[in-house]
Amino acid sequence: MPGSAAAKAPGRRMARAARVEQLLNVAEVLFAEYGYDGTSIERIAKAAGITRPVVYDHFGSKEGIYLACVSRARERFELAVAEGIVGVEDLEQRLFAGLDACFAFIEEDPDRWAVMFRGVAVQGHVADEALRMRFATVTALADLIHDAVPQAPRQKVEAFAHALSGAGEQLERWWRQNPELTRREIVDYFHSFAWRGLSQLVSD
Amino acid sequence: MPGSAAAKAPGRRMARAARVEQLLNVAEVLFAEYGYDGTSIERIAKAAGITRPVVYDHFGSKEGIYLACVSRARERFELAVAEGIVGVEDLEQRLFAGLDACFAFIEEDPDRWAVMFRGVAVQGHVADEALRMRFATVTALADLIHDAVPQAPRQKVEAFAHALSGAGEQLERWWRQNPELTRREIVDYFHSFAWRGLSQLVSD
Amino acid sequence: MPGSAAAKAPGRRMARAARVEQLLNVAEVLFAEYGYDGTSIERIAKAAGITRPVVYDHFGSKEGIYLACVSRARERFELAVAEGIVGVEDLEQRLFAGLDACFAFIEEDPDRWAVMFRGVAVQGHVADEALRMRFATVTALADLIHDAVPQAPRQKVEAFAHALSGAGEQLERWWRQNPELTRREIVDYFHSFAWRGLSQLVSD
Amino acid sequence: MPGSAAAKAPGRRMARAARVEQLLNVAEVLFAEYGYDGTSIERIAKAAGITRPVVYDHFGSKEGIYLACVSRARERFELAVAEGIVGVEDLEQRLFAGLDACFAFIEEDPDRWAVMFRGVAVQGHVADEALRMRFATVTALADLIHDAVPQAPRQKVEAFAHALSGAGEQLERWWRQNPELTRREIVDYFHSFAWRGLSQLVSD
DNA sequence: CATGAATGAGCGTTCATTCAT
DNA sequence: GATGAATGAACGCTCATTCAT
Repeated sequence: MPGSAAAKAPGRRMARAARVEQLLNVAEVLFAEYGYDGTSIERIAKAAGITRPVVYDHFGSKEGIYLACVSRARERFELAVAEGIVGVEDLEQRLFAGLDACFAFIEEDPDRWAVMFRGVAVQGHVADEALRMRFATVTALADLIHDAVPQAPRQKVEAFAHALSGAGEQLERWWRQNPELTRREIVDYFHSFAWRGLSQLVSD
Repeated sequence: MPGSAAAKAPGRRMARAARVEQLLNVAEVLFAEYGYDGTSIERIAKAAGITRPVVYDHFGSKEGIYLACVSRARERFELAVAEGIVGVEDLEQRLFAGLDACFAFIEEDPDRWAVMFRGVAVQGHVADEALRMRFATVTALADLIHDAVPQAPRQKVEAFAHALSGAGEQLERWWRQNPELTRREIVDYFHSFAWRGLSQLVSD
Repeated sequence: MPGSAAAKAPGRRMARAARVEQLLNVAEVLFAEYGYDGTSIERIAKAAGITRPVVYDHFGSKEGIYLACVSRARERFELAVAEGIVGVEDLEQRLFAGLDACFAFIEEDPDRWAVMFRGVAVQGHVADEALRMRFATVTALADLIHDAVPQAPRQKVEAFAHALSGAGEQLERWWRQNPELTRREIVDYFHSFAWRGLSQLVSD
Repeated sequence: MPGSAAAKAPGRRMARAARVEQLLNVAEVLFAEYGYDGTSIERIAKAAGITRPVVYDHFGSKEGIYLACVSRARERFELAVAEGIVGVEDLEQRLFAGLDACFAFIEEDPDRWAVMFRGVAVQGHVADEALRMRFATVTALADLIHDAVPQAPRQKVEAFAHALSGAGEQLERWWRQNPELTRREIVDYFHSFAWRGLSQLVSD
């Protein structure tokens, strides 16, 4: 009787939506760990307990499943941050809550975070699309800032949003290299670094 | 009539040192454009107007030439920034000078900048080494900050250095996407964002 | 009109077991003729009318298909000799029957014989494994002798078994160089040479 | 001051004959250890402390130096055996002396012995030539036997010579796998196995 | 007598992708 | 909805060999 193993459990004949979700989960881990080029369709299929053509049937191509991973990861990330800051009115508190939500996301789902950035190393079409998605996230962040300080020049707000995003990406790498640090410490440092700069937008 | 293209020109029988330099120049461009996995030795060789074994004779392996590229790029970058801030005593001015030197480097040598970051996202040994180099640069930056504000806690200084580095990386991407911006504008935004945060280290 | 050659015939979409058998047949001939290093996977694939990845799909590596060839050849050889001596009780007759079975095997399947020895002379892991298999065959031969003369010292029996094996290997080469000799003649010479030495084990 | 290192001592500018001898010594070791295909000209050159073209200048090709190694090894081997049996008149003693000389040679110069057999695994021209040399040695052995028992049929004598040669080759392998055995033991086993068979030639 | 630079060819291996079943 | 079989294209790397110096 097939379909009794642990990780590859579901085995044969899953509902389409469930299969998609399972494949994304599996692929996310692999892409995060080995990067785009370092992950083969075969490996994804094997980890999911199925064969390669199934992946093609659901995502069309390697680019397809990769970008689907990134896209889903970004959606969930944006959602998590949005939820983290809801109801917090004070600006400084709001920044802190946002950063904390961000690093809570990293803590809970490091692969999901990694997959949002690991693909920038690739060439051509995939990289372009991944970058586009990243810029969309940054734009959403800029919108949030803009709502708080509507009088600040839009371009400056965008620049600040990008600076924030990049700082976060690199601080996560630093954290991974120094896992003894607590999330609170990282977020404190980050907030400490960023708040003063952002706060000046109020007086613009 | 052969030997009409730019990089290909030198053709046959170059002195060893010159060949090394030429190959690094050629590889730098390709690695920057297509990433580690997206660049084949064959392509590097063709772009240099020679055959594959020559590359292996000079760098031993693909890893070899890649890491040599990254290493050289980092050396030159660190040198450029060091030269940019020499003699500037005032802290705020010093930050501005450093950021300006950084984006002047980007402006002059975009590929050399890109090659410093494109490989961090690959898998395994190469990525580890590339990341190590990046962290070394950041540590050098932390040392600079530490010299200016010796009383600030070292870990906080390191966190800020990483935040700065990441912000710079992402602002460069933003600039590439918005080339109509002048270097001055970018540096102003960056300085504006970062100075307030950094300046607080003085009072720690 | 494709599919006219013998081995190439089956062409596309064979059942897995059949493909394995076909590839072993094809590879056996090539390894026998050109040795391990002199036989490329490409050549095996071409001779089988398929492409390289198929070979890898079935045997994993060049080592894999090579050792599979040697292993299969040894199995069939040991079986042939065992069948040749079954029921023959008299010792001298038994030796003759064994040698005859051996050279009948050579006569029918020269490549299968050759592949058992061609690789022993290569380097490293493959050679070690091939040598191990050869020693296993010789040990089986020593067991046969031991059964006949249980009182003879085991080490001497092993030495004699190795001597027999080596003599056979070289006599086959001599035969190949002098094909006008009949199998009967070769076996007579061999038996004549070996029987006296072996017979002394009885009086040990 | 160059040319002071140990193994690669001679360094630059050696007399032609000395260079040839040095290269053969170096190549012999490598061919014995790694086989024909496993030994590159580069490796030979490096081990000799010179560059590849020097090898070509002295031997013309890889085949050239390889066959020169085998040829020299066979010459020295035949000489050693001839010296070992000189003056020994009794047939059985003569066989023993010959076998002992053979295994003394193996003991003193295992690489020189190995290089005489390792090349049989290669393809085409080189293998043919190496086999031709081996057959020449065996023919010389047959001549020795023929001198002792002139009335025995020539073909039978040749068959016995080949059987002896093969047995020796395999017993050496067995010895290498069981180095705790003394040369005396091996030679005793070998003599014990072979003498009875050979002795019958007297009565032919 | 010897080196330094370079080439052309080939090999083992992997991978994204397709199609008949 | 899923598998089994197969392909075409590339890639990293090594090697025997040559020639100008």
